[in-house]
Amino acid sequence: MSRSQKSDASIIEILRKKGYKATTQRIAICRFALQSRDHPTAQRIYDEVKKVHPTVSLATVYKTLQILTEHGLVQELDLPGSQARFDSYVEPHINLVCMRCGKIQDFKDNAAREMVERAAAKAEFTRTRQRLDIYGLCKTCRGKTK
Amino acid sequence: MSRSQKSDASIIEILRKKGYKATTQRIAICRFALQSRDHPTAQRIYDEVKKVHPTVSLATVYKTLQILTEHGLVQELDLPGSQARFDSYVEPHINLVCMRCGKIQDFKDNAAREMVERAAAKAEFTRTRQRLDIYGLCKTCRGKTK
DNA sequence: TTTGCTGCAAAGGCTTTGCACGGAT
DNA sequence: ATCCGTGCAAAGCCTTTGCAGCAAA
Repeated sequence: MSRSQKSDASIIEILRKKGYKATTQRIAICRFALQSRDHPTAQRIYDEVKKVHPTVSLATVYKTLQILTEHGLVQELDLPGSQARFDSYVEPHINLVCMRCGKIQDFKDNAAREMVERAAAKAEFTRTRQRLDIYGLCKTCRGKTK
Repeated sequence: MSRSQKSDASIIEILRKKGYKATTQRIAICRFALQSRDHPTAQRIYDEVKKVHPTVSLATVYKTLQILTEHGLVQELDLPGSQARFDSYVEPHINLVCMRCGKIQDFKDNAAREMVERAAAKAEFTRTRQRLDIYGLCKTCRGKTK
């Protein structure tokens, strides 16, 4: 199971194990961030979480995302000139980033993992994580006129 | 020749061909940005260019880098929580990013290009550029104690 | 001469931080 | 009861923008 589909119980367990308190805000933020498949921004996570937890603040969202990122549960994607986006799919994979519609599509590829591991080994580099992005036009957008 | 080692004359030609005026500031900025091998930040390019052209401004550096990026002559690397870094090596390759010393090492790999092209083809994605980063510890840093 | 560029300073946007109150353990 | 986390607002940082003077074509 590479894409997390975690229950509240397992989210609570993860937080406690890392030494964090399992507050209702954190649980809500983690639930959305870990289950989302469309690489949301912090702002969008904030908007979603606010629907069920109206008093949550954007600062708390950022702080929680930082915890998740530090522990490798989500991956932060910084694209030039726009907000960071968060990906709960942390296995080696390729992000297909559409420059027109902004959609990010995950592309699972065994060759990617092999290539990454071989490159790290050859360069005597200790890998902790990676990020493989291809920028261009997605299938839908490339059919449309410019 | 993948790593640009361009003369002033060829830089001037590139700028003019794209419809830009070849000002002395732009030439100086391009010269440094295109020849640099260590993925400098805009600030560092500014510092270097200022040595030979003391009145240059950071804004001009950013504007010129934007031109170079838009035309695919350099690649912008945004790392979370730090300034963007610019890479004049734009062929498909892997960036080995050391989390301790900050060094970014280019790793040339034919498999990388193939993987990227195959993934784009499979997903019916029109590729314009890509970015392949591995994060971890470089050869030098991984020997040191934490 | 015309057009576009520079440099300055100010604005902008995203993210982080400080602090006092409140909730989790 | 203790300690950490929250929420608010303010600060921070990198980058972009507006504009008047100036250089390139």
